[in-house]
Amino acid sequence: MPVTIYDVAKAAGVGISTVSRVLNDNTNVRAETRHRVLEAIEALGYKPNILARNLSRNHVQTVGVVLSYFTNPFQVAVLQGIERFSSQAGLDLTIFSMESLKRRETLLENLSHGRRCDGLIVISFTPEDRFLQRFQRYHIPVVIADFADERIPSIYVDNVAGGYIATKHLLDLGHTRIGYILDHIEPQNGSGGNEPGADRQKGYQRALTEAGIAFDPKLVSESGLHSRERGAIAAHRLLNHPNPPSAIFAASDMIALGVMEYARSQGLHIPGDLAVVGFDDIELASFAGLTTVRQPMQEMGRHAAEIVTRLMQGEKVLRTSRQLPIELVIRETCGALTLAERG
Amino acid sequence: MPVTIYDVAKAAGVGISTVSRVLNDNTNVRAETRHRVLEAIEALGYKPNILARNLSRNHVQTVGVVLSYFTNPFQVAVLQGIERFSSQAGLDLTIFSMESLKRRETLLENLSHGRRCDGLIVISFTPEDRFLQRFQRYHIPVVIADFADERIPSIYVDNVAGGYIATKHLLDLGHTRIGYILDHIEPQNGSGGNEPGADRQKGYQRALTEAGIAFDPKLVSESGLHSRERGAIAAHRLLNHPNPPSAIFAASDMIALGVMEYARSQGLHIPGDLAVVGFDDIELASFAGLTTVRQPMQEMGRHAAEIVTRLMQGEKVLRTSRQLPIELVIRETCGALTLAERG
DNA sequence: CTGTTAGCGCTTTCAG
DNA sequence: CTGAAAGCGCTAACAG
Repeated sequence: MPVTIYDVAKAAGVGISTVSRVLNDNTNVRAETRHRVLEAIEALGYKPNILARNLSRNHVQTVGVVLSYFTNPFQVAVLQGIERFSSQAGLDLTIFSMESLKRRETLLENLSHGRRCDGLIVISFTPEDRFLQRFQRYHIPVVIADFADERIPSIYVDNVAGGYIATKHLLDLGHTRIGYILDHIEPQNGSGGNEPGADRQKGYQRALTEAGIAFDPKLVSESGLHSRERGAIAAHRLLNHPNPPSAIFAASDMIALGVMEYARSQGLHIPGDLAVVGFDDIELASFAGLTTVRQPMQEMGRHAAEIVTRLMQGEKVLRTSRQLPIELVIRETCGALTLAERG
Repeated sequence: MPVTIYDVAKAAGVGISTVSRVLNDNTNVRAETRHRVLEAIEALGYKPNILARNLSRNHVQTVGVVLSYFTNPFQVAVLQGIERFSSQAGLDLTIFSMESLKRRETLLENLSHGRRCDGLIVISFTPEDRFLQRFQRYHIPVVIADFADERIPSIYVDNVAGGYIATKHLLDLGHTRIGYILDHIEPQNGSGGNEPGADRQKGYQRALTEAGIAFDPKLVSESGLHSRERGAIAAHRLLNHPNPPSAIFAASDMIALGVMEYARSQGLHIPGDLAVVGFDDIELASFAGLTTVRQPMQEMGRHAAEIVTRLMQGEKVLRTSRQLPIELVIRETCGALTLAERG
């Protein structure tokens, strides 16, 4: 029923390979002939069958994205950046979300086998070695966003610096007891210690040390997830400490928002009783007046998409990894005045 | 290089169709034979080539989702619901975002031709007739989420009722001048008047009428988009009215958030000087303490995904459309007291 | 129950 | 510059 390349060839009085040529290379075909073919295509309303083309070319014109948590606004923002780029590049975008670690296993397992996408972008974690090897074997380039991994192309920010400027800001305001909440300290796989949360903690500790303040492990808490709920729970732990912090630096805005909610529920005034700084600068942050360390999330996605795309096309990319700039965005949650000024 | 069905057949000493059978139907093959085939598959590490299978079966095992605005948290929530269902169903999910109307045209155009997905879910708008026809011709089922369209399967809520209860709530609190902000009145295509925003307005007007309050067109404003920024602009218009409203009902939480921001920037206290109610109950709503009309967003996505999936499998679904329940969620933005009680 | 054979629709040598 | 023909790897009649 549907019109095929044969129909076009017949209508144009040429062979199918000629039709194929005008459809693709567009080289080595006489102008007059091409014209006839084009007309036939138009007349018949011919559209090439993508499935056949895919089989023949052994690709799918698709980039896959694996999100660790779909519910995380940060990841959605990165996804948006990816979407914008890939749609412009004429690539389809398929998304894989893996809430659990088990699911991650099976997902990566499947992905690395049946060519469901020509390239993959992984957000906020790094795949185990065996998967990486498999992707390589199948020539499926993988790039990571929001995670620095020397083994493969990654787009990331300097998280140590981020943790540093956030903490420094609090320090400059006069705070000396500063809490830190991160998602998790232990890497979720054996890949090494480049977890953003852990790096931000390094920056946090460095700033503390520089200020001559001893690092107090009791002041850092794990939330487990980048969620308001978990952030609130972690805040609860920190704030019920006998000598509670006067400021909290959270590894993500979502956690920070949870901190704010918890603090307020306890009658604490922000920034009067507690200063808060987050990380990411998701959309809610500005609504909440949250001081935070901005990451260029969309840019991160865009870059990642650009890199995989070029890699997919077999291009030899020179600088595959990239570090993007961050910036402290000062809003209300730290107060306009220093602690001393606030009295 | 990669191992094919032929290799397996040879290794197992059977024909390729037998291998194909154990891979698929799994019927009509002797246990002993199947066992041999399975062993060969295992031994060779054989994985069926999806592209070949797709071409042969003429499908792609993929459901597509077209979002009108990726930046809209409501749509992302629906998308999450879809993702959860389709991943469980073993279907890939590809997303298409169309920020502009032009892009919508070309997107739908392409989608309806080359089989890039076996089924489509459209969020928050309805495709023009000519596209619908084309999808039908190509046997690609389409279902709509967040939009009631009698022509095709749709998952939606009773927006008139939603507008009604929101307004009624405000009325019960003693407000008599209630503003309404919606995205846009005019449908963006010629499909008819089922735009959620317009329906919510009907409910709004009905509640007003019931309360014996004359509808004042000056009290409704269009924001154009479901964004905080646009919501703030619309609020500006309403609030600078000579006889400004004491309450505003917004067609979405994002708009409502913008209203809150604008009001506060003008020194207005919420709910003291202005009551606000939104629509959707996105995650930010609870953080902001926003009273709103909750829509089951994830459920909406789940249902839509379930329907397309069944339709894709050729199942004759009886009740393809569905209306989901809504619910007024009362939080702080309207105040715990009535207007009179607040004095 | 199982093997043979003919496609699915396009790309791509390889001759001409 | 152009056509014939050989796949790409799998599914699905159709004979046995």
